[in-house]
Formats: sequence, structure tokens, C-alpha cells
Amino acid sequence: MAIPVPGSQVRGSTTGKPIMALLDLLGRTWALGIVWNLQQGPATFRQLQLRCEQISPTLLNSRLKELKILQLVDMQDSGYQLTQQGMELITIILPLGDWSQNWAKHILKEEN
Amino acid sequence: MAIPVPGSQVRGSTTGKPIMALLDLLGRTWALGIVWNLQQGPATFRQLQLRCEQISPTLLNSRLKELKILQLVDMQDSGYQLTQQGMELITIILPLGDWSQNWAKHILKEEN
DNA sequence: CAACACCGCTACAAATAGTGTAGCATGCCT
DNA sequence: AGGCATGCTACACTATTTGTAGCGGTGTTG
Repeated sequence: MAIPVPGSQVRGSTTGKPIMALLDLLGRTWALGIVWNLQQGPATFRQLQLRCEQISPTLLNSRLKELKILQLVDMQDSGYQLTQQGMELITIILPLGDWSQNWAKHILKEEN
Repeated sequence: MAIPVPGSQVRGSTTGKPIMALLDLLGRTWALGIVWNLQQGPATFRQLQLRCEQISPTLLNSRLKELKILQLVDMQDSGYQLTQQGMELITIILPLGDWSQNWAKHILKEEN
């Protein structure tokens, strides 16, 4: 799958708008999950595999490649970790944690 | 694909934590894109297809089903639109628009 | 009423993406 | 040298997505 570099055509948009590249990237299986799991700190490849409970190494590796190229993640001695940019991104997304709890309550309430 | 209802097992997590259901949902192809596009207002099925430039009707329909069940989207006379919950979600995500612009600058600068 | 233009949506085959298991190559420790 | 952990690849299998065609329904217009 072509890496959604902002400025180029991506899945779902020919305009090259950065937001479209980002939505393409984050909309890929496991991309959000990987970033979310890295939030708890750096991890080696295998640790990250464990945090993601069921990701295949093949896919983990290809997502990490994409995330590295797009500079949201990099690898240091301590393992894979979020870059400055990656942390900014996660900061924006973090409120989803709390929000999802209310959302869950709402859905489960309606289901009865 | 099973719908990621919070409280049940979802892709990547056996715990049933709402955030995991949400990450599963949003990590599916086009889910984020659909929500993002609905932000500009209600749309009929076909209008939504156009907004999403390249989505296939098959997939659009199955994503919409998921989003309806999970109460982020519903259908009214005016077409598909975000629910109250959907709007809350998009409010959280909205800053990604601006952020992505800076991110793009950063990446493209480094590439030279 | 017939012809037309929309609508939401489905069918289905072909193409693409993801899974799961095994294991290679490398480096470190004893 | 032997054992162990690491990052990562190979590859066959399965699941998901695409793309095109078109169905059945609801106006609207002549």
C-alpha cells in the first residue's frame, strides 16, 4: 500500500490535502492502535506486538515503516517510540479515551 | 466484520474497553473519512459517495451500518448526518485539520 | 400512462490487505 | 560453543475492499 505522504494523492482524495493523507494513514488497520499503545512509553518490536495483543509481525512491521517515514514514530536504543510529532498527535487524540467511556454508556443504555 | 460494540471483544483487545472498540471502528477503511465528510453537513447516500471521491457503494453501506448501530450517524429526511455523539467525536478530532498542515510542512521540509 | 431521472442499496468477481506460523540472521551473555 | 533474545521476513491462507452493473422504489414531466 502506498504511503500516504501529504501533498500526494492518497486513498480517498486526489487533492493531496494533508488531512486526507492523515485520515488515510490513521484509517489503516492498526495504525491508531499502534500509536495509542506507544503512548505508554517506548517498546521493542516484540513488546509492541504484545501490547497490540493480536497484530501479526508482518503488519506491525509495515505500519511501523509508514509511521517512521511519516515521522510519527522512530527507533532508538530504548525501542520504538513516538516522535515529537507523534506526541502532538496523541495529545489531540487522548480525549477520545474519556469520551469513549460516555459513548459506551450511551450505547449500552439504548440497547436495553 | 463484527461490529466493535464497546464491552465486547474487538480486534486487538479482549478486554472490551470502550477505547479499544473505538480504535477498531475508526481504524477501519474509510470510517474516519466518512465522519469527516459528514462534518460539512447532511448528505444523501450518493452525495456522500461523491464527497468520498472513491469509496465503493458496498463499503460505504457497510460502514454506514456500523456507524448507525454505534450511534455516530443516523439517517433523516435530509440524508445521513452526524448524531449528537458523532458531533462530539468530530469536535475532538477537528484539531487534526490544523495539525496536519504543520505536520505536512515538517515532513516535506525534512525530505529535501 | 410512459419515459425519464433520481434515490438507497445489493450482487459478485477480481484485486488488495491482513493473519498466523515458522524461522532466519544478528548480537549478547556465559 | 550453546543458549537466548532481538528485529524482521517468507509465504500460504483468509478476509476485506474495489469496481461495475443494475434492481426496485419514488417522484416528475409530457
